[in-house]
Amino acid sequence: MNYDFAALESKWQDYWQKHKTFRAANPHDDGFDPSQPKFYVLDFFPYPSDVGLHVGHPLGYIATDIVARYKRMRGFNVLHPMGYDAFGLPAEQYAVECGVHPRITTEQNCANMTRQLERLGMSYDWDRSFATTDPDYYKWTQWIFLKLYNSWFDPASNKARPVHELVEQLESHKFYIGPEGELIESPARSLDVLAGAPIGSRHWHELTGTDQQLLLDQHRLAYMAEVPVNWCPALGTVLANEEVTNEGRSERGNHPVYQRPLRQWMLRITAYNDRLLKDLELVDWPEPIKLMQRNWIGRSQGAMVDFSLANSDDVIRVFTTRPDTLFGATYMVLAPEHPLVDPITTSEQQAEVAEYQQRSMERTELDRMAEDREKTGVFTGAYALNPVNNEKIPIWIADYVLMGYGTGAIMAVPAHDQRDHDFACTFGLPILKVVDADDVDNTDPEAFSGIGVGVNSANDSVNLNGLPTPQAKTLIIQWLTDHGLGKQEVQYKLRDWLFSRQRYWGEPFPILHGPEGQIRAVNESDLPVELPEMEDFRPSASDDPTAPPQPPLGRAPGSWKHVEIDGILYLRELNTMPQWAGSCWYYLRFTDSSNKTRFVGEQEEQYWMNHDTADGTPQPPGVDLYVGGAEHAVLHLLYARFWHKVLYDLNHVSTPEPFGRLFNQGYIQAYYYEDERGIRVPADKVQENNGGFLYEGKPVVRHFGKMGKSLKNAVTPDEICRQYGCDTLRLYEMYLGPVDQSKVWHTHDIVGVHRFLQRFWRNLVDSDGNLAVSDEPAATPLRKLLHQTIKKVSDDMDRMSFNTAIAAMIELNNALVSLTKVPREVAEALVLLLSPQAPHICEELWQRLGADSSLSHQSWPTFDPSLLVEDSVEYPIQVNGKLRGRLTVSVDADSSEVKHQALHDGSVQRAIKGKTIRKVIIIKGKMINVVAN
RNA sequence: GCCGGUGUGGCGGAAUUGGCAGACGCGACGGAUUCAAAAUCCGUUCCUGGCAACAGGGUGUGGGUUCGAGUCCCUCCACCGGCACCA
Repeated sequence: MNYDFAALESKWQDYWQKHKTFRAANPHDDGFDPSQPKFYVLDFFPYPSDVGLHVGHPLGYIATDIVARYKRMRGFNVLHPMGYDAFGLPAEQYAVECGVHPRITTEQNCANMTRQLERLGMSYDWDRSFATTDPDYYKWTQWIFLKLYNSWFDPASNKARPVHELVEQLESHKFYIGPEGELIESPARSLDVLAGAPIGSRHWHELTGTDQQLLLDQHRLAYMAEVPVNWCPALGTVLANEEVTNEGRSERGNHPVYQRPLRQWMLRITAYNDRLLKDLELVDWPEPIKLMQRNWIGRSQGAMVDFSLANSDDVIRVFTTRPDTLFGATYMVLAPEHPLVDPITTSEQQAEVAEYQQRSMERTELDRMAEDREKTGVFTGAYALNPVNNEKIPIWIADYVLMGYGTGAIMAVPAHDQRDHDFACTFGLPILKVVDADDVDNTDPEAFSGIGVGVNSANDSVNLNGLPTPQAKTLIIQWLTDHGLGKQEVQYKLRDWLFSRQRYWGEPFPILHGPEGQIRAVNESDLPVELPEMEDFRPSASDDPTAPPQPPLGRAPGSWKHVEIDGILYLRELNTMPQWAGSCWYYLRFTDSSNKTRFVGEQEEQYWMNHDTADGTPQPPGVDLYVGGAEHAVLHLLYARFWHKVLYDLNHVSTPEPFGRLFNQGYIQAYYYEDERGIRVPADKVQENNGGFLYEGKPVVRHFGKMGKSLKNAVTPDEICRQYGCDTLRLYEMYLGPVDQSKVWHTHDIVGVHRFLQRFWRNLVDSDGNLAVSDEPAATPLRKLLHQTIKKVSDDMDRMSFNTAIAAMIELNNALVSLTKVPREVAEALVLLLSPQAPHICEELWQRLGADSSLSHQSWPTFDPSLLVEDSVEYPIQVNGKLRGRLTVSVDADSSEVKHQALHDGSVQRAIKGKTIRKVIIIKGKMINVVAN
């Protein structure tokens, strides 16, 4: 009887569904076993696209499914859920083009993806599934937004607290309010040496009602601000940097794009800078990902320095990490958007400056940061005074200085910063060396940015000459502080999170705007704010660059847009939230996805997110294994950590971090082909011909890239499942290579693992369909091989090295081919070992071996260590590092005996002939190396 | 440009801690079975020279550390991911 994968795969998928084999019981549920440890294994939240899955998508899902099945057999309560991140642009764009409501498209796509995942035999607890677009879910996304809106970050306790607590503190005069709305804890602290004493500080009760509201808004974690965006009036929308071409036009339609400020919702993620940085120590993540997050947060220590202007009372504040080079600052540069540019520009320079500002508005930020670009800039006509020597230095504007980082102004030290150096060379500005390095050629025409010893750096009261850079920094900062010219400061690269989108298909903000600009949060009891039914989702296009943006929700019915409360007519917020919002907390909802009264039940959240550290070993908090691509290394993972910390501060979750262990899967890539016109042709129709490639008889060129629709090289899991079965597909994807590496898909190679399953089946089932298994014990060599394999596979499963586990099982299976009947002890163990990876065939064989229930909760096989011990060992013998011979000796032979025998080996003798033996290195159990010359 | 990663036979990969480079699979080649084919089974397969024993070379490039380097350090090259409104 043949291995009929189609029949038995659907049989077991039905069985699992009917018996709810993979249901995960919550603490208060029937069938919950408190004696077992928990394991929460989760995939990155997928977006269900309209073309469905290709074989690249399930790579990570198969890996987590194998882990889930393995952990169940290891006696864990396993939570392994799946759901959909279903808001987003494609469905909305499809609606604009084809008039189908995004909800309909989205539901179809979700259903299709569920079907595809079920066909792959995934052991999800489907009862917990949901989509971010479900009002039951986004109700709580909105609720979390309200928590952000109604919180402030208390620097004293370094955590978020409800805004009403700030009001209480202000009412009890705990804080003074500085001139810029800053909170000042005690009067003594207000003697800020930097800006001069801020005498303008006031108490809460001295503010008007409106000013009180403004003050609170200024400290909320969700706030509104004007931020520059890529505005494309012709498309009526804001564009991502990637949607803007180098020429500053829209990728779609080639329309002009303008940088313009837009008032939008922001989230104050920067309040969490140092906690996001520090708590990376709590989690078990790949070191490169942690490094990328650290670099993204970008903590740098340096100094704020104030430069006064030659002809006005204003000061330009700069941040520098190299205050020790202050004597070498020969000019200053402001970002073109800097607020001081207009007031200081002299009348002669006005036209040129305005023209430059206009031009830089048309550049993308990425383009501006590119270091190899030709430096451009314009002199403002104004001068500043270098605080260390009162020299008049010119002030320029240039687009390589960004408003969004630091203070939007720099002191330029062309001798020691490459970009400043390039700029100074381009415009003939003076270059003054102030740091000397012993090991660097002094004639080097480039900037020296390393550390060294100060030179040319002294005035009447401070002298950095001869001082190594670190000491020079400390000394100059002290001097600046003493003279009220600057102070030590820590700066971060991380910016606040722009949270508004001018889109329809996203979560509406639970926010109302009053006629006087007042902001009012929707009551929690009125959530969710559901998306209104609409027919036209198009943004309003315009030829006028200054026309105000009109988000799609501007077309919503008046009954939705307007809300009257207490006689005041409010307008709903018309922007929606970004797709990130829904994926920021879904892992929490999975622990209790049907909860109607809370975003998640306390007990459920604590059970699945916290580790029982009863055995004393500290475990990272949160999800036990989180698997997805490295492309989310920074943004998603940082945003989710931020939300989680806010919820933690407000006592809604019990762990400081959401994801304990992170694992990055690689991508599946595939060949794609282009004809002579550069048009991509369907990869599955291309034929190989003498090292060349033909499509419809014409030669095509082979390229290589990430699998997908656009390259016409996608292979769907459906067609592979039909042809070989999903056990084969699962096995092949894992056998391709390490899960965390990218690899190339070759449909052709699938036969290898398919043959393995065929052979496995034939080893246990004869051609008449009878079990070919004997109850005789296995011969010793086979039993040894079995126990070696159990050890190898167990170790490999623990470190997610599935490809090598499969290789080991293939070897064991190959050893069974010559037997007429396979010993039961071998058959049963191999079925269990393979079952996480190829569950259907193993369930079927397990049943045929006599079981009356699923093997999903069977115990994982164990090995007998005594069977792994060998009594002899084969040593390779090297002479000067080259392999020359082999020696087999008993395991407990002593070194002098091994050495004696090794030196008398024939080929070793030949290799050392005429040489003197200098040393013989014997690594017990490993190898022998004879050093001779 | 900046940040992060990867590079091993014809191909995917293995080598877990610095210790026999190429496990396992694909492909290719030879054989068995078959009227024939598919399927299956057995064998060979890093490169060069040699009938062979064997010798020499070999983990992107160039250098270094070491008795010993795919593995550690430095240099360069190529490719992949991210750069905040794709998510």
